Amino acid sequence: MSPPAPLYLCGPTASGKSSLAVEIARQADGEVVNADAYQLYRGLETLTAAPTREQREIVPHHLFGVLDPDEGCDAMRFRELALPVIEEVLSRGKLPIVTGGSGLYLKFLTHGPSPLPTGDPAHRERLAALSLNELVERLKHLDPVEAARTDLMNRRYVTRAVEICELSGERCSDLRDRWETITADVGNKLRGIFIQRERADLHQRIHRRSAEMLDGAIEEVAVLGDASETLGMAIGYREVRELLDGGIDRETCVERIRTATRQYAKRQETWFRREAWLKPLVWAPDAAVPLNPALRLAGIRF
RNA sequence: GGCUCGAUAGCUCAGUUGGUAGAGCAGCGGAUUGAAAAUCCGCGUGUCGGCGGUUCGAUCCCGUCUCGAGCCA
Repeated sequence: MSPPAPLYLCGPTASGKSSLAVEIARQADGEVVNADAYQLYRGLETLTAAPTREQREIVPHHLFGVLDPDEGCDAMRFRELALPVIEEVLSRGKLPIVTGGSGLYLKFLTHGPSPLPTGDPAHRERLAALSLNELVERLKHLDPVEAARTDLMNRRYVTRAVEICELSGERCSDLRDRWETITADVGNKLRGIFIQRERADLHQRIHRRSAEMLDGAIEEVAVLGDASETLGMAIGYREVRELLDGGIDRETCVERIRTATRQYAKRQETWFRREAWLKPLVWAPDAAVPLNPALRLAGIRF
């Protein structure tokens, strides 16, 4: 018997999340729910290293390939997609195994959204015309408290804070403080594990996987129509596009994908390390799927 | 075989009129609640090819050797 709450399974890209998720699901009467920003998209299974057809036949998989390439997405939309799916799986007495590496998306799911306005493209376009300095000055004027704790070198964050003030008519800092208070002890009720691999091991896996996926990824990108702004930022998509446009050769393409993937994996590790409620699961190089340690960490009897 | 140029961080290179050196990329660390596979911040990791010489002091000048590129034979 498993507690009636989802199990979160996180880890950097190429750490082996998908195969571990399948094994856990098989043992614990569970179903896999995607928490990966780019595996939500249809038609990019290879590029995004989505679970294989074989894996999906073993246990049910949800939220893979549910978005069209030209659809946009954000953390809130993901939350709204995932919540009913998780509820539905639980209602059938199954264990949802929420698997993915998108830290912000997962955080929206586990900690809920703060009451902030959704980004408005037209408004963002107006803000994009301003210099960073002008944005910073505007934020300092609208909300000095938020300005003092925002990374003022990060244009994205400054833009977002200004946007929140202007769209809501309230102070960004007030809205965010409210959420911080509400979610302070949410982590205590969650259970999740994150896969830890030695850096060199992870790099080797990324190296190998990048080469293996290239042909399939090229095919996927070639038949793809217009990509949404969200999808256009996917690692691999940009590089393969450039390859198809003749800007770079194959070797350069793979190398760039490898580099970008390594850097992404490092950012993921930083994110998950900070999430104190996640229990680390060490997966040694060349070791088999660590099913029993994972079940133990998850508190599942076996 | 002769001549010329080059050899400096993991890679590509800059530099020191002689006082043991710094950029980009890679790498490492961090931030991160509606763009997040995004965005941003911090950190130089080095027998300055080897061995001799000149000098108070050589990565820099001189000699020699090794390796690489080119030119002439």
